[in-house]
Amino acid sequence: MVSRLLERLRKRGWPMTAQRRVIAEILAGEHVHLSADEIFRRAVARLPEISRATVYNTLKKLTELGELLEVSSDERAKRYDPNASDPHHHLICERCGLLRDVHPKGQGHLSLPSGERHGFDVTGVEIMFRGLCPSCVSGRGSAASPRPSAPRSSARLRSRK
Amino acid sequence: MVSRLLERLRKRGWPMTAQRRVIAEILAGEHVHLSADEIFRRAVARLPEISRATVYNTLKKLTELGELLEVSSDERAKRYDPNASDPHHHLICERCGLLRDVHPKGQGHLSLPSGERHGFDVTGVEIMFRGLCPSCVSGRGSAASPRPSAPRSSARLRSRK
DNA sequence: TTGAATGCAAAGTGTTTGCACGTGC
DNA sequence: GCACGTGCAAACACTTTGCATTCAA
Repeated sequence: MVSRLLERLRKRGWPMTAQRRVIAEILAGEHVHLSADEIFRRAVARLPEISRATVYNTLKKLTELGELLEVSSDERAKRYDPNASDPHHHLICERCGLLRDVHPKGQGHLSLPSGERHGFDVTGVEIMFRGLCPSCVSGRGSAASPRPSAPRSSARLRSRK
Repeated sequence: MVSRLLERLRKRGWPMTAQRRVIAEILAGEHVHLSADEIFRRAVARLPEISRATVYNTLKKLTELGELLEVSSDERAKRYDPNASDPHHHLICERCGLLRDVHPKGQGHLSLPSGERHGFDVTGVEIMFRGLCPSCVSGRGSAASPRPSAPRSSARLRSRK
């Protein structure tokens, strides 16, 4: 399975370099939500001369081009979602930080009643479901978690009183 | 209008100090979404000896106590929402960063279909509506914006293709 | 050839920590 | 009195920037 991202970029005529190709390949696939630093570390493994600045520059440009989505996880670092062409939402594990894409059917048109818009021009909506992933529910701790230790304790908001 | 937060803390028997009182007073009210640093700056104006560490410590403890909600805005810094006892969602201006609470009626029970839960135990949901605030829509720029300059360009996700 | 991309290192933000001192209960 | 809160400064984690060099088109 080769990166669709890479193909799209090529089609757009985006100037390609070895560094950009490596980054695009790392970002291939679904449920990929890496931080800039994780992307940097993987990129170095394939292309030792690559620098952090290039990774950050590239991620910023890809985000501006609309090829990547920035997801603010519970950690300090943003994560990057290559699945930008397909509208979806996220499900995060509050213990180990595992992030998954979700496509809730039926509420694709979730919108804010005009009486609640406070005069805003509303153009989008992001939904983050919170909970515990299967590994963390079963107490087995972070079995396959992206980060070894991550005892989160962030804001929680229930949908009913 | 005096801080409900302060009263709640007193009732809980939370050890009160001059620093904590100042912070609680700064966090009084609705649609208050300040960053730690903004809270620090306001606190210094009232109590010059207060330190950043105390502000961060206090905010962390209030969050753990469930009195504050951390909201990850588009800026790097988290914002703190004192309206934790009342479930609600947020509306953010992508240009100036203005953040408002919203209480969408009718979707209070928004939940993830079990087929989409990927084995997670889902305990909460956060919704962030994105758009432009009245000032930014009308081109008048950041008329009463919390931050003088803030040309955001973050992830956008439309609810329909 | 040439404007854009890169590497490097330094500077910025935002947040946390270690430790000595001070204070509410 | 003593556990806990505080101030200070240094450490940290993440990201951005300035500038000389290199490279894709």
